[in-house]
Amino acid sequence: MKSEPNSRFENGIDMKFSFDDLKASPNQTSCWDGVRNYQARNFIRDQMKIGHDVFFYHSNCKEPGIIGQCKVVKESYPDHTQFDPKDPHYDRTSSKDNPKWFMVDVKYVRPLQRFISLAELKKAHLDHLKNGGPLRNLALFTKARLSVQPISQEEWDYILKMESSDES
DNA sequence: GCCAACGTTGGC
DNA sequence: GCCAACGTTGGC
Repeated sequence: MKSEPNSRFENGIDMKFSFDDLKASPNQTSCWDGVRNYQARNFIRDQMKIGHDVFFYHSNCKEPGIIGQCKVVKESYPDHTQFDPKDPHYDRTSSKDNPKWFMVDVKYVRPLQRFISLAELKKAHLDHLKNGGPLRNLALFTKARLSVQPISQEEWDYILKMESSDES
């Protein structure tokens, strides 16, 4: 899941939500509101289950990359911000009877032992495209603009291995 | 701040 | 249902 660690204002509301912000949330848990893309919505609504592991990715910042790990603690329910006219993610075409947008709750787990930058992931991705390897289809590159992306067990395991080795 | 990539909208 | 115009994402 991608989130912006730096302040950026939309309709006077700060879009910042860093990994530290998640840690500082009540019970180290937060809802993941504001997703307004159908593909991402479908992952949230249909795929994300309690206990699923999630990488927390910092985007739109000086050094983008994976900063830590969190997990799903509450499954899909309607995103309240779609009903709030003052919210930047208000959607007047959605109704409470038939909500369009959903969210899950995620809970902080741990920071990675080291930051895994986009550059490093890209390097591995390009290598795996050429020579074969688990990151050849990583959604971060094949579905780059999605803010919520699926990850396979194989991809997950490989990235965890990167965490405990030196950057190459 | 630029802009490529890509998703959405709406006229036809 | 096509597709041009427009909007958004997010790396650089």
